[in-house]
Amino acid sequence: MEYKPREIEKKWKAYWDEHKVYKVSHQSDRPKFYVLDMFPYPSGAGLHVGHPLGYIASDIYARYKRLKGFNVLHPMGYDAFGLPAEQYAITTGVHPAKSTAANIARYREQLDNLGFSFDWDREVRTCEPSYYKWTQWIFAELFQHYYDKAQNKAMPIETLVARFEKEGNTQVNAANSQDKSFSAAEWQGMNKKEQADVLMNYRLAYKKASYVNWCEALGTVLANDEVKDGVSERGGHPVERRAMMQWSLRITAYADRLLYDLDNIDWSDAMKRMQGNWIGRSVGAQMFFPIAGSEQKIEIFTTRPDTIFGATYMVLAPEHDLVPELTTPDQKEKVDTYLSYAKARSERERMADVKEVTGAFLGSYAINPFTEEQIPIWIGEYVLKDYGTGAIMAVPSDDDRDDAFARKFGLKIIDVVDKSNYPGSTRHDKEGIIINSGFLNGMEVPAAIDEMLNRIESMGLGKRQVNYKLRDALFSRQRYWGEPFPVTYDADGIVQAMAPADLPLELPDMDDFKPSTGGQAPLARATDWVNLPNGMTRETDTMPGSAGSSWYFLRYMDPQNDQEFASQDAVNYWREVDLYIGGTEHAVGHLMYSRMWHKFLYDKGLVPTVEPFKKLINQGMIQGVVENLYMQKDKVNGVNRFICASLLAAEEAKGHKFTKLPVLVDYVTDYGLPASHLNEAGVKQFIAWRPDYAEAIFEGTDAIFQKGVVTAKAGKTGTFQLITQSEVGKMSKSLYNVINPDDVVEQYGADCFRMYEMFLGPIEQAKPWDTKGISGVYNFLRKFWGLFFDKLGNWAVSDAEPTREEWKILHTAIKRITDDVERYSFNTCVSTFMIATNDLQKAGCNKVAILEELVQLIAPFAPHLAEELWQGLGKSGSVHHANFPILNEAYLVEDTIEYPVQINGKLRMTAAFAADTPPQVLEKAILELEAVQKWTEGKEVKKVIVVPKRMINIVVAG
RNA sequence: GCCGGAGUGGCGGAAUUGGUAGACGCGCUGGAUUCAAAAUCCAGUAUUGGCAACAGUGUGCGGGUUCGAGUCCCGCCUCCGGUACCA
Repeated sequence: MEYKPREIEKKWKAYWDEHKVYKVSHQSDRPKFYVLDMFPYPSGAGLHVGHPLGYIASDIYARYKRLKGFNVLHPMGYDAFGLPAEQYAITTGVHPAKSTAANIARYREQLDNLGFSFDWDREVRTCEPSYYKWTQWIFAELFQHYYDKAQNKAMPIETLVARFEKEGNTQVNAANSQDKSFSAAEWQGMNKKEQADVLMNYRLAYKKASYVNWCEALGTVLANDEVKDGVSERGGHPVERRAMMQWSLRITAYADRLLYDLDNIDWSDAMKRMQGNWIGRSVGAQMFFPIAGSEQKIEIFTTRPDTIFGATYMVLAPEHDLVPELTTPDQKEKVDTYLSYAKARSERERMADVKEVTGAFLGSYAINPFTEEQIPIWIGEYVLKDYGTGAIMAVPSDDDRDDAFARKFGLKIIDVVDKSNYPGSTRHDKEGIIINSGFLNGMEVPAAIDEMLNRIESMGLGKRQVNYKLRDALFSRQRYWGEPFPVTYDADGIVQAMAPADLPLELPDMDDFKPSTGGQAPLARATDWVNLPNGMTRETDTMPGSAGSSWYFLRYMDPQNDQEFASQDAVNYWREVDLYIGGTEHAVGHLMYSRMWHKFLYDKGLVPTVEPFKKLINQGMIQGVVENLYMQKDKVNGVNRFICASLLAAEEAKGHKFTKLPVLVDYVTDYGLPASHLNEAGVKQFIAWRPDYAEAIFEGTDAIFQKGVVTAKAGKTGTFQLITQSEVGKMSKSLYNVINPDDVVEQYGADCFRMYEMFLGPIEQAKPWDTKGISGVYNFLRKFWGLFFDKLGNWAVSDAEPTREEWKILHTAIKRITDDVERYSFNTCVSTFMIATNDLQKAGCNKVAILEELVQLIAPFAPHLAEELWQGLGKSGSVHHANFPILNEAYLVEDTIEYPVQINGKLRMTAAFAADTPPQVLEKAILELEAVQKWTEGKEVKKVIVVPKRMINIVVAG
């Protein structure tokens, strides 16, 4: 019988669905294992061949673990709230819920086509009220908690209120944005609104005025990671800085735990570094500089208190609160000019010229507490409002930017670190000997830092302080398609979280999703929804995309529960994700937020583990070949002109300029090869696709095509072809090089597609897609299939006892597949299957004892094929409920070993010896071989190195 | 700039702790089968010299350690990813 993958796959997919083969429960005696994929955002473009790479790898691993006796949780769902659906709704009027559902249906179809072993009964969609009820619930819990630094955990806000009642806030060690201290009496003297405002500064989910990335075109605030190069990641619209009242999550409270707990999880070094850098912990001093002629002080943060004697001026961020007060009348005009300049500068412009320093003198002076000199106070945009205290002491001799600033504005520079003993040391390195610094003189930098910190603390100028680059996460979006905040406001603006029993707070149905101007979200238009009968109002912002994805891995454990986000039973059984597979793009966003939410739930005793993802694998991107046409920049006689890539050099020599225009790869002949080109038919398709170029000239080397006519060039035969310029790039809709997995599966089957994607290379590595190579894997599968049939195509499996050689082929494969799956090396697994199949075919093996185990072995990789052959072998039930073959090392023992023999480290021959020959005997025997004597003749044998079962090296003199 | 990662045939890649470099597959070349093609099968395929046996050279470049280096160490180059007025 011929191998017909599509028939087999259809049959078994139906069987799996009908018998719920992949259904899993936490009521089990077997050890658990949780394999998770980063769930997709269901975009309108559907999946391309790059997306399933991680899903295939995780599916193989999940199936493998299942066969190994584990109770495997392997779910899938959709990250279904998000901006694209909303923008689509704005342009087309289709409700986001509708387009999202349609996209999900399409994704599901594509996923089903690939034979994954997901337990679909556990599917989650973040946009479903039954799901976001619990997103809202966790948010409300965050709102009801503060972070107690003394106990290092989140605590209920009532605890804090009780302490305020008794002792005010002076003894409270909590993460906060509260800038004033108060006594118990003062607290009791506050009215409700004042108390609420104070508490807001302690809550883990809190509201504050913050400078945000406002995108006018999208009508919303964007998170830092949604802004790339100063423009919005989606759409590329300009983004400006603006102060707005926004919800935030106090992720900074968890900064240290997020940093140090990285040590105990199995993530790549690169990934840990990225998170570490993002958190950006630095230790230094927070201290005050007095202002001359004022009671006010300027608070700064520095990691280099040792250089304080070199602090000759100060710089404040332009947005700093003290700027108006410190501006003297004679400087006001200059300062105002600078402030309006800084405000108008978009983030993008600021980034574009980081080398250029700008600033203005305020006219006031601070006093350096150690030199007691008056130092001028400036403002400059290189000092950021949001980092540290928004003010710095400037030490031009030991900081590059301060140096550039001082030189530009003619400010004093005092050398304070002598680096002459440290050649190659830069200003960045904390090394050298302190000079010109009074009591610090002669000390090494690290010792001086420590000494200075002690002095600052004992003199009451400031204290040791840890600072983080990590900012609290902005959690408000002025969008429709997201989770509504489960809060209400009273007439005074006091916020209250909704009770769990009142959740979910569902999105109101609307048909206009456009943002209103001035930062008002679309929901503001749903007045009936916003204004409650009791006079309270709702929040019109919604949560960002990261909300639903910050805890979805927990919901899979118990997805239908409407009493809890997941039952304690389920959570304590499944605990954490054992293997998480997804792209690097979520390195600092999703993975950081998820870890924080998880730690919060841990603090509340609702999850048993500190970290959510034990092992993380980042799959590499599958790239596509982009095929470009060269189009001349200037039109020729009013029409566009395209040229063959082979003519480019000559044309450019003539002074013509060309741009590259990506072309749909379907039209390209020999796609992906160096000779890839458009032939006449291809050009016609191109014109049909791009009618703008109907009149254009297409100039090949030998012939020219225009308006359907091919004209041979003088002296040429007239074959027309236009060679395309090919480059490896992203696989993307906009580059017209997307390969749809459905097409590949239609032709070769899902099993083949799965194995080929794995065969392409290591899972973590980026690699280009090349459909041509798939034939090798397809041939292998047919060969594998062929082991079970005779030449006439009849089922032919024998009961005969396998030979020792056949057992050895099988068990070699078992060993290698097991080892390779365990270390996630799926590409080498595929080649092992090929080798085993080739060997068995050569041996003419059709013994049931061998083939049966081989089917079990390949089941995780080619699940449909394995089922069909399993059934053919007369087995009942699914092969995926069988066991993984058990290795018998006895079959791997070699009788004789072919030793590679080296002379002075160079391989010269091989020699066979019995495997149990002792090294001493080998040493003698090898020298007696004629072939060896050829090399040792007349020379002194200095030594013979024998590595048992590996190799022999003979060292001879001269 | 800083932090990660990677450079191996025409191509994707293999070599798990230093021990036969190039497994497996694609592509290419030749052959068998066929009226022919597809499909399949067989052989070859790093490079230089040689009919061959064999020998020389070879894992980005330059050094080093070692009986032995793709793998370890030192110094460079290139590419990819992350990040950046972070005080």
